[in-house]
Amino acid sequence: MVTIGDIARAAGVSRSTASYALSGKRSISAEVRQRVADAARELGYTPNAGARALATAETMVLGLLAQFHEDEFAPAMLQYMLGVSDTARELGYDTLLVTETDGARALRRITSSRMVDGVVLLNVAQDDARLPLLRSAPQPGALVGLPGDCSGVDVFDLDFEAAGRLMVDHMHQLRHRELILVSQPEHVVERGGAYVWRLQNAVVQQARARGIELHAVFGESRQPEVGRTLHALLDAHPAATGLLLNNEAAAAALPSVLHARGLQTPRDLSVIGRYSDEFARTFSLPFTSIESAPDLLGEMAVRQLVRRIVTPQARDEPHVLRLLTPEFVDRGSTGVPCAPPSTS
Amino acid sequence: MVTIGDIARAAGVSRSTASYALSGKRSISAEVRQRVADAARELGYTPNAGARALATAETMVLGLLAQFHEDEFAPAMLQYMLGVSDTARELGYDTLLVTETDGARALRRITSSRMVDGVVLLNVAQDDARLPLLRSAPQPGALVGLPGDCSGVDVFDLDFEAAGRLMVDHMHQLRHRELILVSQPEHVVERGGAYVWRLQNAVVQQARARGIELHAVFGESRQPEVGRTLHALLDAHPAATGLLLNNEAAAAALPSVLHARGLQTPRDLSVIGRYSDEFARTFSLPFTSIESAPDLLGEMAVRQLVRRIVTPQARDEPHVLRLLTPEFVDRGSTGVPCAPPSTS
DNA sequence: CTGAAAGCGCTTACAG
DNA sequence: CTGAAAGCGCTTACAG
Repeated sequence: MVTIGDIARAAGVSRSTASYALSGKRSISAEVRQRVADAARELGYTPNAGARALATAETMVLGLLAQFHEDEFAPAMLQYMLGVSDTARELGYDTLLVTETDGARALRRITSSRMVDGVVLLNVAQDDARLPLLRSAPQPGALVGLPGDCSGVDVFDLDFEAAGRLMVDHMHQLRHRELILVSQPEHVVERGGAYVWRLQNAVVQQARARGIELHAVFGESRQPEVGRTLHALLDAHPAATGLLLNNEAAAAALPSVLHARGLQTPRDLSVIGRYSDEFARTFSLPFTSIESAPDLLGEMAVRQLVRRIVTPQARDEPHVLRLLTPEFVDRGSTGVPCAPPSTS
Repeated sequence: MVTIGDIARAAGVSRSTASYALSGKRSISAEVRQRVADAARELGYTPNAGARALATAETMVLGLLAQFHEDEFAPAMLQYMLGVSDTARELGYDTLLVTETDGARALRRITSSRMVDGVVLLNVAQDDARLPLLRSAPQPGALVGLPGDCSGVDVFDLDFEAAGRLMVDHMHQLRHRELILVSQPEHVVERGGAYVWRLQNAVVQQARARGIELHAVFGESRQPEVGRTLHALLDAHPAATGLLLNNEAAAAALPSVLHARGLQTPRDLSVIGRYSDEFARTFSLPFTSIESAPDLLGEMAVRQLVRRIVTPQARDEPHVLRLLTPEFVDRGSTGVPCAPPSTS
């Protein structure tokens, strides 16, 4: 391989001069700089990443810890990953993707061996086993997902409580009196997926405050089970006029469920989901929704992480907890409910 | 950070002895080995990855080049990525995920800087701009996807031609006389997605050989467009008794299309898809299909890649071209077609 | 404006 | 069975 020594020899200068000429970290005569640049180009020089990492203690790599659980809807995960990866690259970083089941073990491996300059954790649980390790790691960390204890890390997530309230208030303004909420599977909650009950609790409270009757259930993450659950719910609560979905699989299943029952939104049923616009387009979901903004959350996490990495004073700044204000995407699936048949 | 020097000092041996004791690369007295192991454990020692990479010229990292095009169905991609990442980890490697648009540029960056020991290319095109670079890179490369020129790389893909023949022959044995084939979007073909026309050509030829009337079209990769296309096809060819799908988005859309038309498989229509079982479960697709085996293909690519990396003689072995024999997954959506209405 | 040298933290021939 | 030393390819104070 061609090293900086080869460049230096070809340009007739010392290795340090070659290095400085390439990095621009000290003033070099225009002529020498040109000779070095020419040599580097002709010989096709690229610095050895390992050597540079050893000398600078910077790898220019970020760790991305993703977790794939059986009871989650995998397609939704990809968008977070791309948000992280694309932003990292934009800022000059590469991304080390870690998908192993034992996230804590993986985190220790990549941080203690100094493979990465910082770490983004996806799919963070209420009491996440990776967090204590991350706090004691020498690299900074950013989370997408709100844990119970945010100390020592920067945290980014959708404000699921505001999202829940927004769903209920929107339905309330339209004069809905009875709603159904389908959350993620209960297993997700048990594993510590706090966003499930954060939204659910907010919906429950806000419904109570608004005098709305609410039927809240956990739905499956797979077809056809979640479709059956939707059918069962609509059977069980014929007077419900609105459906709230905090469950991607349920949202993906809903169009065929509605079709099977001959229902149209918003005429027969008002629907609000919670998923990304990208997700909506891929599955052609015609429902008004609250944007989950996976790409934006990934981007925010990376930008903050890189800030901590590159600016020394940022290392000691207080940690950030940023809950994204939910954005309403109106796709026309909500409206004033028809008067119930018994009244007409 | 704690270095091997710290371990050596704590154990009262030289750095080389500490290194050998840890690696086991030469015989060390049981007592010294124990002292070194204890010191490493107590001090929480992990070798610095950059330093090790510099000394050994091995990073224990594989590059994974994924490409996400607008006109492809992203959820299908994730499974290839996980197949690669999980197998890499099993073999002791981490995975550098590269998602940038300019794959050739990215490939040059990670190979010439020696960030990776080998590279897996996903979503390989007929005339892939990344291939010339990969061939001249110092690291070996493995592809998932068949390019026009396989020289210098190991190639793994589903045998799409055999898959096409299998689809037709299966329908032929059931006495179908008129079939519809929905492929991926034409843009994918134009971009060099060879698997699209490899399957399509095979279907066309085999249909001709079997005396079957065939209607072959390119379908969209998004809802609801692809659903409309399916409706239009079924309208246009009422005598067609079988539907072949080489298009994930079409497969995901089909259940609601069938439902809307009051059709049941296999009574009214026989269907064969081409997608993974994981995909089928996520979207609850009840169709007989040819398994696309993304996890297996990712795994095979990584195993071969690692073989080339670790065994010196393997570097010079002839390159592998492995086309996976398509596996038929019977979900009961094919049968003998009913006699056409006009005959009854 | 430039060069000689030290150092990053490992591994591994070379010597004993 | 063990140690002293060289070397991997960079960067960056230190000197001039």
